[in-house]
Amino acid sequence: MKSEPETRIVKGKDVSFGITDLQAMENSTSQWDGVRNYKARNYMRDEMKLGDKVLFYHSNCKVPGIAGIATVVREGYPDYTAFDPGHPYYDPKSNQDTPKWFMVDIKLEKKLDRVLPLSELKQYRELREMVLVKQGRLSVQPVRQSEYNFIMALL
DNA sequence: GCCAACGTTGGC
DNA sequence: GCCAACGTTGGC
Repeated sequence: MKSEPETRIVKGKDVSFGITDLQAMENSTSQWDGVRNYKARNYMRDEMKLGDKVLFYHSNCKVPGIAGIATVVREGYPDYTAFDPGHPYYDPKSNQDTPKWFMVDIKLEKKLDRVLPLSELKQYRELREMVLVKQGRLSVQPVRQSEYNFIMALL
């Protein structure tokens, strides 16, 4: 899951969020609101299950890379920020009866001692097929078990 | 339903 | 700030 720790201005409001922000939340837990992409939504709504591990990624910043490990602590439910006209993530096409956007809650498990940079991840043959490396542009994306294991072994 | 125009993402 | 890759919109 990608977060943007440095720069994220939506409708004039700073909605940036990084691993230290997650750490500062009660129980190191946060809802993952604001995702407005169908593929990313489908993963959160349909695929992500309680206890699933999450690679917490820092994007669009000085050193893009994996910053920590988190866990899914609540499965997909409607992203209510889309219902609020005053909210930066407001979407008039979504409402209580037929919610268009979904989110999960995640809890920080471990903040890495150093960010594992994308530039390094790109160098490993074992990660050649990783969505992050191949496609990049998708804010919530699946990680293969083998890729996850490989990355864990790097830490 | 096609596809051109436009908007966004995100590494560099 | 640039720009390539990807996503969305809307006229036809």
